[in-house]
Amino acid sequence: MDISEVRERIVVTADELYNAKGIQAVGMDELRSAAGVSLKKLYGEFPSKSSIVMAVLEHRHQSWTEGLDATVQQARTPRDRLLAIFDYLAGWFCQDSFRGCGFINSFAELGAVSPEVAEYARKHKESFQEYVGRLALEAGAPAYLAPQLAILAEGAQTTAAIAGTSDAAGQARQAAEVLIDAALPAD
Amino acid sequence: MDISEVRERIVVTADELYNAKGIQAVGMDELRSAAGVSLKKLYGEFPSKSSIVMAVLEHRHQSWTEGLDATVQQARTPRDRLLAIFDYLAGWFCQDSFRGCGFINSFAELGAVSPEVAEYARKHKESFQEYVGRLALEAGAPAYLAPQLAILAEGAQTTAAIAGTSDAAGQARQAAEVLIDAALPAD
DNA sequence: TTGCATTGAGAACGAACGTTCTCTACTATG
DNA sequence: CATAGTAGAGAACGTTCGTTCTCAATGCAA
Repeated sequence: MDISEVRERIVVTADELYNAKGIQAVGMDELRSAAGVSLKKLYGEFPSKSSIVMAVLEHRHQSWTEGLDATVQQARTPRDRLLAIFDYLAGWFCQDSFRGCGFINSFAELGAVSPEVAEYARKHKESFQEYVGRLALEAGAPAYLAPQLAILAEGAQTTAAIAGTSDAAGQARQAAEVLIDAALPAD
Repeated sequence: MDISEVRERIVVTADELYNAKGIQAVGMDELRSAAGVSLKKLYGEFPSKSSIVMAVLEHRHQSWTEGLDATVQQARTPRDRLLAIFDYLAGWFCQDSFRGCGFINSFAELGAVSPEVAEYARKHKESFQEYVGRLALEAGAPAYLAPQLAILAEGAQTTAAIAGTSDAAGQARQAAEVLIDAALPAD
């Protein structure tokens, strides 16, 4: 078994557990047994729990960004690509494992106590805002539109997480449609 | 010193500490010394930490709701009352102590592990949605507007918290204006 | 086969936490 | 003044957690 396979299995398992129960609620022993590795191997791959947390955040960022972009690229027009953001959210919210945005959650849990985590969450959200900004630019929208759509997406995530339903995705999508049509030059 | 004074002081202190550092990062001893009470008194007033957490959530709900309504009631027209929600957020985000919505944070921290906390966060958000719904009804808006505005407000909170700026309040307010004007019968 | 390096299982350790207990000092009443 | 009850300070307890250590088992080279 490859070394990087072990790393990946640890990170993927930790991602699932941290998402399901919260980071602080999952001990190293639970992670160890869920990932099927020895404690020695765990600490051979990662020097500490917080380094696993950071690796999980990187993993989350990558898979979330890729999933979003995959959905967005299926849309044909710039306008539809902006709306596709909310289609991606809708699919995400319907998953049983959905428990809210992992970056919002980790920021809430550890942001006040771990500058690394807070900074990574900030960067993730910043990268999302830039992504929306690029899509909006391609749609010929004014600069103020992208932050508005990003805020809608953020709100949909927390609303869906706490309410336990996926309604917020559709509601945010409809709001986005109004905002986009108000911002785009009529054509 | 009145018994209820002690309770209140404990709750207020716990609210501040939990907000600043996260619930799990604040131990009973830190709370005890910050509130200036003995451990015996602490456990005389509350049977456990989780009961303090629930009392803090109730306190947060009440002060947040009252603060919001106070700002909203200063506005004269129904439309301005809807927009006043975002003025309240703007003022809140500028406070040094602002670290995001306490209900989102406590849900992220404990929601997966404590059904009480998850349920209380759900109820708080539900109550906010109903509040927005009443304001929207008074403005003569269609039913779909209120959830849209609520999602904007949620998104502004998490965006402001993670980004560390208060920009999101103004951005959300402008989006709200567009949504309101699109939804309200022209007059 | 013998000896050495590596690995896994889990015991052990130190710290932190929630909670309870002990002991001392003080207060109030007879 | 004497005494019973109360309250505060903090020691103590049991548990959990992150991390390290021990030791036996395994695989491999000579």
